[in-house]
Amino acid sequence: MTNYTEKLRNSGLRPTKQRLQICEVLFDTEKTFHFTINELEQKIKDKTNNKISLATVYNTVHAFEKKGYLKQIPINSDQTYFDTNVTDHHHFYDLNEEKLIDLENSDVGPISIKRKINGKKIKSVEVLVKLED
Amino acid sequence: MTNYTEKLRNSGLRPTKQRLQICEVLFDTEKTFHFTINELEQKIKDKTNNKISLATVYNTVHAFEKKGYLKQIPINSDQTYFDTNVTDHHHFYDLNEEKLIDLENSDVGPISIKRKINGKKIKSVEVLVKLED
DNA sequence: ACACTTATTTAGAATCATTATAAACTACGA
DNA sequence: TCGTAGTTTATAATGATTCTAAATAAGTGT
Repeated sequence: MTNYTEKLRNSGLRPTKQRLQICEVLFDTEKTFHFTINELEQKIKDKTNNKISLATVYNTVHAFEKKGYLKQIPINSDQTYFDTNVTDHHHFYDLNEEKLIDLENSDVGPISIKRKINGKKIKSVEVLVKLED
Repeated sequence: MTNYTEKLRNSGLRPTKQRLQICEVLFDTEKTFHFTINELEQKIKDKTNNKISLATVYNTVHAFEKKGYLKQIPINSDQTYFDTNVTDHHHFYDLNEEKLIDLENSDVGPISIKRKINGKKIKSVEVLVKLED
């Protein structure tokens, strides 16, 4: 159980009850994980017996994303997927089961990007490997 | 001006007026391009002075995708992006301008995926390089 | 060309994720 | 404790996408 109050305050976010609870659900875990907003809402209900408004869940997730505590996973789905693993890493996407699987950085060889765009710098390089049966 | 009638028939799709017009807009071009459904609808209006129902545009795009004439670009956006370039290739995504830019295969070094999932085979490997100012 | 079956198109309704609204509430510094 | 700015909330609004069911067009056999 980490103390998230400081972490939030340091990023200019007030440590409200709701945000602290969401922090626990998101970050008090051994492993990082992927989720949609709806899955997160369910997890919160399960873990805290405490309903947080859907609007707040959206607000908080977006605030955390902006601060770099979460990131969106670029994938075509009707729902947006987020990842608590904010390090640069890659994914398998199982097309048949519609499931995302993290790849370790050591699972993918180095990637060299040879082209440059003037005035732009590379923020991230992510690989999506689609799998089928 | 290619003849798309055969192409459609060969894939089990009836060559209707609407589908042929959409083919012209999508494939009668020097270069491949990216589009959303709304952009495509606009392009059709501009090029053919002929309104095609939005439902038909959706149906057709999905049919073409299933047949492999189009593919979705995995990116987090409120609208789905499609690409007329169906070869395996990579993208820059300019975060500031929210614009996609194709990368040539020669712009990216070879990518080795070292991990395997039992019973699954790799369908595609795509890199998304996010750019910022 | 005709009749018949099946695919396709269409407008409009329905769905569903996400965002906006605006009123009530809360954190926090003075 | 007060005041203010930030948050939460229920609910409404938005907007992309899908569904529906009726009208139309294409393909097939005669």
